[in-house]
This record gives sequence, C-alpha cells and structure tokens, in this order.
Amino acid sequence: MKPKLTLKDIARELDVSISTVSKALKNSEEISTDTKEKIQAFARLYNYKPNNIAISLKNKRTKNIGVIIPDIVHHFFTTVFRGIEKYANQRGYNVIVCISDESFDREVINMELLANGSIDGFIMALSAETQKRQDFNHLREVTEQGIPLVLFDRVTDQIACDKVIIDDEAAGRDATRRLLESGRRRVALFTTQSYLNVSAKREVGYRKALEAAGLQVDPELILRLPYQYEEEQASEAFFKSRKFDAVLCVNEIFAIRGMRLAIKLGLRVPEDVAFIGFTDGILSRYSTPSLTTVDQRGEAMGERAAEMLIQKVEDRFDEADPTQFRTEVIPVQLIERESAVLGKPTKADG
Amino acid sequence: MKPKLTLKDIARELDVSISTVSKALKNSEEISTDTKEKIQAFARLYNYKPNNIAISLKNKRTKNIGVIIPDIVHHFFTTVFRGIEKYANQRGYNVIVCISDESFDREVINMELLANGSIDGFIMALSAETQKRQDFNHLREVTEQGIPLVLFDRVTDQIACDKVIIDDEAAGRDATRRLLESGRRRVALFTTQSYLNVSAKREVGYRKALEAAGLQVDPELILRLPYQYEEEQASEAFFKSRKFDAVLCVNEIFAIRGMRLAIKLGLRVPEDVAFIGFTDGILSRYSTPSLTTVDQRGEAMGERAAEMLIQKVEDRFDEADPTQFRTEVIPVQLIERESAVLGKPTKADG
DNA sequence: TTGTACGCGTTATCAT
DNA sequence: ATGATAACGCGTACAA
Repeated sequence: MKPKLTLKDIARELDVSISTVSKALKNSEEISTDTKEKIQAFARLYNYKPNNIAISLKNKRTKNIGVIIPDIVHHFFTTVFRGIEKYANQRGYNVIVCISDESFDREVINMELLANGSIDGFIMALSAETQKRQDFNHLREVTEQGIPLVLFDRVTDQIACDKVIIDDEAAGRDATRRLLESGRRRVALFTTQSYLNVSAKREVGYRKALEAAGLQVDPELILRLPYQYEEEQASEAFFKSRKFDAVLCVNEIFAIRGMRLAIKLGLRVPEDVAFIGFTDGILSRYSTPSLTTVDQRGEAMGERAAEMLIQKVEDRFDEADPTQFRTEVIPVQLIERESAVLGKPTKADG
Repeated sequence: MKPKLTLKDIARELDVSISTVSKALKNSEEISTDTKEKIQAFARLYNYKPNNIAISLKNKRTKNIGVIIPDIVHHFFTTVFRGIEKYANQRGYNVIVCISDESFDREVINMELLANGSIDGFIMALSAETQKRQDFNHLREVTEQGIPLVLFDRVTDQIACDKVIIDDEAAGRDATRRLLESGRRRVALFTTQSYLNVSAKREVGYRKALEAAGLQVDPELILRLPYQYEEEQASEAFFKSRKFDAVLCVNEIFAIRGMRLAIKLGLRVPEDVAFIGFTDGILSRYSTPSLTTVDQRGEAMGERAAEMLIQKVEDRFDEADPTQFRTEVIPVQLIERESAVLGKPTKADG
C-alpha cells in the first residue's frame, strides 16, 4: 500500500525545494530544462497527481457543484440529473447529489452542509414541504454569501437567482386544447393534492383551455391524488361515478395508473377515454397503449441549468460583474403516441 | 454579500488568538467559561460554520464517497444509488456521482480525478466496456493506494475488494425452473449481446434449469439483443420463426418490449407466452400486463454497499487492521404478477 | 487560561 | 535558476 505522493516527497527524493518541484511540474520558465526534465520524469514515473483538496483550499473553489433534488426515482429528476452531470463533467466539474426526499429539513441540512466550502454552487428543485411552508431562508443565506444558485422546475419568486423552467401553464393549456380539438368534450384532470407549483400551473392552463373553448370547468372532473398514492380506490370510485372522454394527468404515473384502471373497467383507450400525461419517461414509451405526453425536456433543463450555474461560478471567480438573473423557459413538446390521437394543432400558443 | 466567517475573523473581532477561538468552539475545558460564552455567542450570532475543505485537508478525510455507475436512467442503478445516498447521508457522508456511460475512458478519468483526495472511498459497478476489455488497472491503482472500494452488481474476480452482488445464476435458474414447473416446455431467453457478467450468469442458470429438467437447450431459442436496442425487427423475426411458450428476459426493458410485440402479433400474455424479467422497476409494476420479475433489490444492495464501504473507511481512519474482503450476496425475490402465473415453488435452491 | 508554532498540500511572491 | 516564506482555514501539542 503506497500512500499518495506529494510535492514534499518529490522534493525530498530529488533533493530540491518544494517550490522548485511545484514550478517544474507547471513547466515554469524559471526552472532550468535539466531540473524540469528530471522532476517531470520522476513525477510521471511515480504517477504524481496533485491533491484536489489542497488546491481547493488554496483556490477557494472546489470544482464541485451541489445538486439537491426531491427524489431520484421519479424519472424526470433522473433525466435532469443526467443533463447536469453530463454538462458539468464536460466542463471539469463533479456533482455532489443530495436527495431531500421532499423533506424541508433534509433540504436545509444538506444545503448548509455543502455550503460550507464543499461546492461552488447549487442546482436544485424545491422539495414539496419547502413549497408548502414557503420558507426559503436557507436559500437566502446561500445566495447572500454569494454562492451561485440555479433553481429548476420547482422554483419560487421569493428568491432572486437564475431559474430554468418549462411553461407549465402553457403546456397544460395546449395539451387540453389539443384534446378538445380532437373532439373530446369532457376532459378530466388528475392532479396532486398538494402544493406543487407545477401542478397548480398546469391546472390553470387546463382551466384556461376549457374556458377558451367556451366550456365550464366542472370541479367534479378534477381528481386530486396523494403524491405517491398506491391504492386505487379513490380513482376507481371517480371512474365509476363520472362520465368523461379524456384525462389530462400532471405526471406519468397518474396517467399510467389511470389507463390501467380504465382498461380494467372495460373502457377502451383512446377510443372511450384519451389520456395525456406529463414527463416523457420510460413508462410513457413502453406502456400499452403508449402514452401521449408532454415531454418536459429534463435532460435539456439539466444541461441548461448546469451551463447557467457554471457561468455564474466562473464569473464570480474572475470577478466579473454579477450579471442579472435570468429565467430560462425550456420549450416543451407534445409527443403523440397511442393513448390520445390528436389532429394537427390549429394554432401555436406562446 | 457577506463572505464566510473564519476562525481568524472571530479572533480578530474578539481580540483573542485563533486557537482560543477554536478551542472555545469545541467547548474545551482549557478555556474559561467567560471567554467560551463570549466566543460561542459571537459565533452563533454570525452563524459561524467551519470550512469543510480545511477540515478535510487537515484530517485527510473528506466524508465524501465516490459513486461511479454506468448509467442512471436504468432504474436498477437509480435504486442502488438511492440506497447508497440514503445510508451515506445518515452517516454524515456526501455522495459524488459520476456516470461512466458504459465507457471505459470515462470510468478511468472520473475515478482518477476523484481518487486525488476528493473522496474517502468508491462504490461502483463496472462499465460494459471495462468488462469487455478486462482492464482493471484503474481499480488496482486505487486499491493499492489503500482507498477502500466496493464493487456491486457488475464485479470482477480480478480485484480484491468488498463486493455486493445477487446470485444471478441462481436467480436465472430459479426463474426458469418456476416457468417449467408451471407447465411451460419451450422457454426462450432474451439476453444481451455483450459481455455483461450478470447476463452471462443468468444464462448459465437458465441452461442449468433446463438440463435439470431433462430438457435440451435449444440455441435457436436464445435471442441476443444490443444493449440499448430500439428497432424491433430482430425480435419480430424471432417471434415469427420460433415456437415457445415462455421467455426469460435478463432485464425489464427486454421483457416489456417483448410482451408488447407478442401482443401485437396476436399472442396472449401469459396464456400463450409467459414472461419473466429482471429488475423490479416502475416498468414492471405499471406495465399491462404487469411483469413477473426478479427483484434485484437495488436499494438493499446500495445500502449494504455503503455500509461496507463506510466501515472500511472508518477502520482505516482508526488504523484498525484491514479486515478481509467480503462478498455479500443479497437474496433476490421473484415477484409474481400477471405476465407469468407460477405455482408454489417445489423446492428452495441455494 | 491563553497563545505560539506547526502541519495538512499547494501555489504565489519575494529573496538569493 | 533555485529556495524560503507566507497564505488558504483548521486543529493541536506545547509553551507561557
């Protein structure tokens, strides 16, 4: 077991000073060709690699970025994470992930831990609990320290920082409109019970689309489910007591479970009921029937978030002026598959 | 924008020495109650938090663990990651993830980068390319430096380190046996083309089960697909030219796609063809019909791997003797759903 | 009870 | 061309 070689080790072996070694390894002009070659050869031979931690301490930058997400099993976050990791890695940054598990406390603890020097900046999506309590002090503390922060998907107006989102309202509206245009008349909504920004916005879009088509919003057609629901009673009762010919679901799992239940109850998809979901995950692609869905462009969001963050990090390092904060809207895309057959869109929305 | 407070700052403000501050904040007996209270109050007021990097440098331990996985979109790795993160976090460790994307080079680069002080130990599953080339020098280098390493799922005999695996051969054998016991006679195998250890072992199990039942292995019934295949021609041809009443698939996606195709070709699942897959992901649970599958216990594997790693890390830190390496076999579980109806198992295998 | 000095590994500045 | 010194932030053995 050979411990890591340090500059000091090399200096001792070669009987020169530490700073000579340091300079030689950076090919400094100050050092004679002879000694440089000798030192470099030795370093190569024994596979010298500088210690990241020491460099971090010296430079006050870690080349790590902290990612805090509510959940990794949800496919959407996985793809965002993939986008972040891909871009960051390409730029020489590593990614430290913490999963808040939708818990406010875990979000705060992890954030404070990482903020103490472990990372150069944060990328995060707020936990459900955080959105519920509307308590953003931990974010504020971090930004006040000058640590760059990029929020994605689950964001808040309360914090001034870069943001990457999709236009959830427009996406909800367009999906609903497309259902109406394809001849559906009673469109139900399966959404979450809770305080998720994104769900709320999609619901607004849903309502607007109905109103724009001159239809009443029937509260009876809105089903609010627990975020991670497992039993099917609520939805089964819903199916049996209401008539509708289409469903907009705020996520993929609600859609898949809905379809499954519909089929079990003897309905045909999409003939009797059409389904549109959110999140283009593996479930959407591989389900039977496959799911027509709003692609949230997770990987693109992740890449863009990482790009924005790294730019801020390097600006700060180069003492560039703190350019203003931007909110980037990633265009979504409706992917048509089997669960809802749509015509061509009649008009483009913004 | 207020930069982080350091011990030095506090010392200056309170006109004491740095070490007094340091000791006071650790409640050392050496310091008078007066000064301790004064210093602690000040630190609390201005929210002093020690700098992780400085502590890492001093202690030669980072409280970070490096995780290198081939892919995060594959649900199995996601769940393992979740298990790792959960346990590590609980023990006060953070997780740095790198995705090798099945590439040997990316695996090597990331590993070397992290090995230079950024982490206290590694948890990883080998990339497909690494398994193909059978080149493990990067792993050897790391273990020779005394950095603890735990391999999971995709492991190799070539490296002496802790390992966490499932018994893939037994799992393949048992699944096949159960199909045979339920009356199936011609069991096909959908496996990967390549050099994945796990696929190979599952195939061995498949063969043994057939032989144990006195059946010939028919090479015609083995379909080898590219790892991330997207077209369905190969499998469609396979379906049309062969007769079989059951399929064992080495992963979830192969199974889902296979079922989909079978249904498209007019077969009933499970009546005409039964399917068993590997990996109990969301696809298995939510597909129609839902998939009977071998649960690889990803989260359990992750937790166990993290536990083994952290133990080695702390042993090393406490200069405990390097206890021998262990290979832990996580018991798998056959989850029966709709795609294959099995009877009770007749005998337990080891 | 408090402070000084040193070390962790590196780099940058200033002497020699 | 080379080396000594200080600094990054912290902890600790030792000195006062």
